[in-house]
Amino acid sequence: MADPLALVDCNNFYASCERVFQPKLRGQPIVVLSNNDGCVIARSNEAKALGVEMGAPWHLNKEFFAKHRVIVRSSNYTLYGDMSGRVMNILAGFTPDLEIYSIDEAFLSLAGFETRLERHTRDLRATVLQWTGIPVSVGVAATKTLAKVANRFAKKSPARAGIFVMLEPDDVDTGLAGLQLRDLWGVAHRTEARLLALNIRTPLQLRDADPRHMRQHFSVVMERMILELRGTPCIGLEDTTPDKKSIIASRSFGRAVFGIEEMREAVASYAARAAEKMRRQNLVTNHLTVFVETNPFRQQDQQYHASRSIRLPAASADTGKLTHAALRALEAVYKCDYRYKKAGVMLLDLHKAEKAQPGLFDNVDDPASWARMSAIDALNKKFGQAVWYASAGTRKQWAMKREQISSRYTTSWDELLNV
DNA sequence: TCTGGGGTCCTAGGACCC
DNA sequence: TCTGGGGTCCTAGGACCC
Repeated sequence: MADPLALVDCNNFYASCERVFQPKLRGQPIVVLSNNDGCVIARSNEAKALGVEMGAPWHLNKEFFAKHRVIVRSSNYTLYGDMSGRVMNILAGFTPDLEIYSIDEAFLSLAGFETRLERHTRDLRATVLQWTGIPVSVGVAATKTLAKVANRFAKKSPARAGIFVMLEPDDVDTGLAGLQLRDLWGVAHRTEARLLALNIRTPLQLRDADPRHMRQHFSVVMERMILELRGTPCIGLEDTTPDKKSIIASRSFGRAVFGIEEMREAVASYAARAAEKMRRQNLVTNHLTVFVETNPFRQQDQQYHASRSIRLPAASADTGKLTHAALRALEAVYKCDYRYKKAGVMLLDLHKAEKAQPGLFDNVDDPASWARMSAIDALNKKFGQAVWYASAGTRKQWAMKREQISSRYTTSWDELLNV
């Protein structure tokens, strides 16, 4: 029997946070809006009862909200981050193994608490509520996927008072029988449609499908999901937070943006924000991508989305260097005549600063090296990856590649680089 | 010059999650 | 005119290496 695992989830987290600081909002319908007050990203139970959908655009619902006296809040992520930290600290006191899964969810190993699961989770729930004012739901099961199911039932059925220990086979069956496919963790509408096409219509049918066979149809992810539904843990508890593999700074513009100057300002500030985040985590990057997008909701507009990657000659976390690179990437990707709605900077290939390998060029500020990077990009397009290997390799490899490429193509290297 | 297996690394895109 | 931001994992196919 697998160790019991709890998923603790804060109810309507952002809305609950707002309530903590304004108790008079209790019992009122509340929604919290995204950046730019664009759409709904959190709803209190009362707002859900009114039929307010997740992601509902504010501008289409203003009148409805006014009519039903829905209280509307702009989001305050600093506040939510702080409240999240408090909740997680309390949870850490109830288990030796805690995985913080998101701002409002955590998985807890309850190994060793088997004989008093009900009492332990009741204490946990009461303590979080008393010390922070945030109500949570607790689902206990043998695997993460089943804990998600249990949590959902804890939340939806008032009789359970926010807690569902779903370890008995009959309870698992009952739990799964009450769900639709898309209620499962990892099934959204595309996967649901493909499952239906295979005549798999319910979570129970999915659980009883052959995992190997389903892997052929989907991928290893589906195989794992089925095993997890059967109570075999395939997704482990991550008790240490792994380093980020990518960092994104992006924003939708409140209105369409046309000019390159405005875009340059935006992209420069995203690059600076991303670099700051990265330094805070003691990471450096080798690889930066800039993307721009038009507004997909405006069907009448010509659509355009494009991205441009730049491989840095040396790993860096320097705002100036990253901004420089981002602006160069923007120039490559920016076209006039579009109504831009969103842009962003992504940093990839992150690794610990102390492990950063010196790159091919020692002095990144040397204008010649930037010019050469441009040339490398052009070569990449022309000759494919050989040049990437050259640009990422050591001086010696670089020299070798240079020879190879030069001999393969009649143009001289200096001519190609044009510097 | 041809043949070829096994492995790695890249990009692009899809799908999902909170 | 107004529809979020930040992530992860997987696959397929191309190109390259030994």
